[in-house]
Amino acid sequence: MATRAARGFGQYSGVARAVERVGERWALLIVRDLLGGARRYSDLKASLPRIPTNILSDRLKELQEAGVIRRVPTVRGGYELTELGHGLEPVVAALERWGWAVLGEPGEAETVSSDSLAFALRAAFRPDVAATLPPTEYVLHVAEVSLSAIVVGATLDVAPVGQGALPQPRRRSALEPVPQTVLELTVAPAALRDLLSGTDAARPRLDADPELVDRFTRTFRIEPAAPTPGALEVGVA
Amino acid sequence: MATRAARGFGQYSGVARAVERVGERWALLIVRDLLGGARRYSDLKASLPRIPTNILSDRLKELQEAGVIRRVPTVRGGYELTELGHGLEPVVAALERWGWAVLGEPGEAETVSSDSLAFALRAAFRPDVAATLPPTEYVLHVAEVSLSAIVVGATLDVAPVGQGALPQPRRRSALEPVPQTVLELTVAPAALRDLLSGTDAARPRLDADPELVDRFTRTFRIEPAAPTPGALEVGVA
DNA sequence: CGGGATCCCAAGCGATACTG
DNA sequence: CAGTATCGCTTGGGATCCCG
Repeated sequence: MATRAARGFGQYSGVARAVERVGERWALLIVRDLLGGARRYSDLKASLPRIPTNILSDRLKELQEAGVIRRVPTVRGGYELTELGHGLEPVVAALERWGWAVLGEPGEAETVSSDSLAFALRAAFRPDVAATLPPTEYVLHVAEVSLSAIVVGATLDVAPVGQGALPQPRRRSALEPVPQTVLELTVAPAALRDLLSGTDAARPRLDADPELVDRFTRTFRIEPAAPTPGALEVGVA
Repeated sequence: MATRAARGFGQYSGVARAVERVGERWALLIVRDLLGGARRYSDLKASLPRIPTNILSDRLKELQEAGVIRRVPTVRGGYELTELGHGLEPVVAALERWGWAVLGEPGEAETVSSDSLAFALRAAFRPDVAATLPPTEYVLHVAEVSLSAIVVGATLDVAPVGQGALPQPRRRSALEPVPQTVLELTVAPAALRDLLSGTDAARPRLDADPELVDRFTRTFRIEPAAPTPGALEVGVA
């Protein structure tokens, strides 16, 4: 369509092109969910309860045209990321980390999805710290979703507690001895935010082994809008 | 406005919240330009030639409400990032890097702005490699913009060749001896893309010292959609 | 003259109904 | 289950106008 050109930003720039491709409303949330593995149309619709079905349909088409996702040939209504789509992981992870700093309290009618929670854990995971700790399974219950995060060495393996939807490559932890140490936590969404940001506020109220809770907060952390030490800080002038 | 709630995604999630705050059309391009330092309304309008003036005005208001930018008190029409806004740098940098992989050829009517080029260089800068090379100034002419990038050790200092608009903290290189080695390059936008992505295609046609060109391509590089080795790769299942 | 505000139209979004 | 069709509403685009 000619609209594409008209909707562009008129700039030959990386950011502009990226936003043209994946900046439409809902698009990056779809990508985030697909970063957890292949999903069916109905899975996405369930994970994103407020997305209108025509918009989901439009976005899936556009993301296919952009080469970000493809259909899973063997599954009706199945979609998965292409390699290019997987390249968006740093983008989505950066958004996730910044977003936690401005999360605030949950609005009424705001829900927590299994995919969003799983992605948050993966974005918060600190492999270097985890490598120094014993193997542990964390079972989280947040609002109406539950998932299990198994940490062995520097690796993290997250899966919903119910069970997965599409046949995925079997979780790695099924191939190995599962750690005996299990921390089961039931927390409100905002309390999880405090836990992950290192705020001590939520911790004392948790009815769980304090040492394991400490292990959790050291393994998973999202700094509140870190000023990002790195190449880009240099020479801003 | 009550629209804000209605326009939300209904999810208590970092990505969702981030996109609600800075996902509106043009918003991240404004942030990108402000990552180069404070800018006036007219600077932004000139950097983003296709933005309607009302949209620029709306976005600036929204970004202020979101705590991402603030006005510069001493300068009429001046805006700058807050600390929270600076926290978006990893987001914009990740978009920039992914965007280069899908840049393609410049569309007709697509332009290159000084701010976008400067940001691309900063996103492509590899401080660890630069630290091993002698101090060098690179003067780039791409389409109708020109800028100077001074690399000394692991630090990069980019400035437009004309001159800056708002009084900025003086560029660091003004305080130090400027490197005598200067590489001046005049390249088409798409050729710069090839240079930065490490493709050898553009190099032989450059009329410049091959060793300095090599130094440039080692100092500045954007891998074409790297599969990002890191925490998030682990345990996708 | 730079920094915005107003207007109108077109395009995109959201809700619901409907079909293979 | 996996979408398509339709319709009203909201937002963005472009030009113009206003104000200090």
